[in-house]
Amino acid sequence: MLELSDYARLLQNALKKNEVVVIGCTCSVLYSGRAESFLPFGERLIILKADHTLLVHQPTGNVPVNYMKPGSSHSITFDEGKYFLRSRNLEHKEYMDIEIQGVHFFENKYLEDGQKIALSGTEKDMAQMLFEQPEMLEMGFKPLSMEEQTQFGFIDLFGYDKNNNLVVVECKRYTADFKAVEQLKRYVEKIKQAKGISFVRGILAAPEISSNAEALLLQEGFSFVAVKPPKYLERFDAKQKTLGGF
Amino acid sequence: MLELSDYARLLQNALKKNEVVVIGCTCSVLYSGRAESFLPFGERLIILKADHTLLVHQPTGNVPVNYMKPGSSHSITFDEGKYFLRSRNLEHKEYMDIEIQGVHFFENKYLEDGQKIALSGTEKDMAQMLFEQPEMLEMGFKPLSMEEQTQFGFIDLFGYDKNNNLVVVECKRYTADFKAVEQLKRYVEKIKQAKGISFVRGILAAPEISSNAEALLLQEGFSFVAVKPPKYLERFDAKQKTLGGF
DNA sequence: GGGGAGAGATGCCGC
DNA sequence: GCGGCATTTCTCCCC
Repeated sequence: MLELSDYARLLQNALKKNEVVVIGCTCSVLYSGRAESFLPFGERLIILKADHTLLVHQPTGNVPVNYMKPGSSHSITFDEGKYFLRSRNLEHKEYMDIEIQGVHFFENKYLEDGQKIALSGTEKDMAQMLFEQPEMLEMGFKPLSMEEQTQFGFIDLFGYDKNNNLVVVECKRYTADFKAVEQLKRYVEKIKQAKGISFVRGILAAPEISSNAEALLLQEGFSFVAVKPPKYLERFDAKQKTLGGF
Repeated sequence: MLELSDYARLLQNALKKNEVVVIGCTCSVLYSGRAESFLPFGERLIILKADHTLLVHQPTGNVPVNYMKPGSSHSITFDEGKYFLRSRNLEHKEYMDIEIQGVHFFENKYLEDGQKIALSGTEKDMAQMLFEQPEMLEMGFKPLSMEEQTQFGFIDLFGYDKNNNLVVVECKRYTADFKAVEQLKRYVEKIKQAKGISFVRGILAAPEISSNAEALLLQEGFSFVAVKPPKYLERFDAKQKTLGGF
């Protein structure tokens, strides 16, 4: 069984080599920065990453209970009979003191990973789908631009309807709420003002819409179109059975 | 050196006992659920928690590159010469297939932690501070309610000014943007309508305000008050030097 | 670096 | 369960 002082040395060497370190230990965590927090002693997972990110995870839950951003400086100190893992981020004025009482396990290794995740089914994918298949929105819709930083702001989809009215489309990948309607309204108002037109249509494209949002939508004279974000793998799976078997 | 089949057995036992498992390994990750993603092979950290949360962390970055929510079901399968850690969440219709090529380290332990984090410096703390010290907002302000689900909506702080005008206060712990102004406007409009009053004041309390937000604020006839979220530990430290030394 | 907006957002509270 | 909203939100993109 290693002593705390041995782990302190292991940790310092690992940090120098930009290794990823995982520590299962009993600790308390004091944080001060954008906010402040204290977490009394308990058994947790501490993760130190190659970019000097620090994460503290409790045995349950999705989200780290405490963390320090990339680029922080970590150090081990022994002070009045207690071991501390101290982390600081001067840029963000954030500080953390972790008091470590006992180490249950300790792993360190340099991890090599240059890969980036490929994600589909985002709001952008929705806009792209409607740009390429405008009949999904409504018959006769003629798209002009997509996901563009126009002079009127960042508009998901922009075009003309079959009667040559300007149309602003706001896409949401989840149930649209009244904030989505406010966003749509903001864009429509901007375009009316900038182009000097009195009538611009607004369409909210989302899988669903909340009742409050729908009330506000109708009040503003906008309309809702039910559209789901595209899922390419799901279609692929229907043929290939890659993620099947559940 | 253990074989992949040994780790598969270790993992299955650990999962049964609701232990926390940390695996350093080379893997690829396929996800399908609310969206879809694929992450090619690389060296990563896989964390399995007691509540059946699954996290995949790359060697850099704050955020897990992939994850499964608490309550997922994990299983190890051997298929056509390949090892898979499969996770499914029927409730959320989410699926993940992790193909594991090599294990660099493996730890499992039951972690005991019933503690909850104590956090201060939130928006709620700001509202509480202004409720208790109304002169920080403006002289003569008389608070009525705080962080309450009123019949007009959820309003941070609500009261009368020295001239007995109704005042709605929206607190932001960060630089206030135009969305904060829109939120304030929404509350003021609601109260005007519900009470049948033509004049209700709106105050935005935040450390700073963006120029766009300030323009909209003045246009609406509202006002800004510079207030920082309270930091109790910082004051404590000034005397006690707990988090000092940086 | 600030502003604006999405996120597989998450998490909390209230109805 | 949905709705509304804060978050030590984080992240990306564009100006």
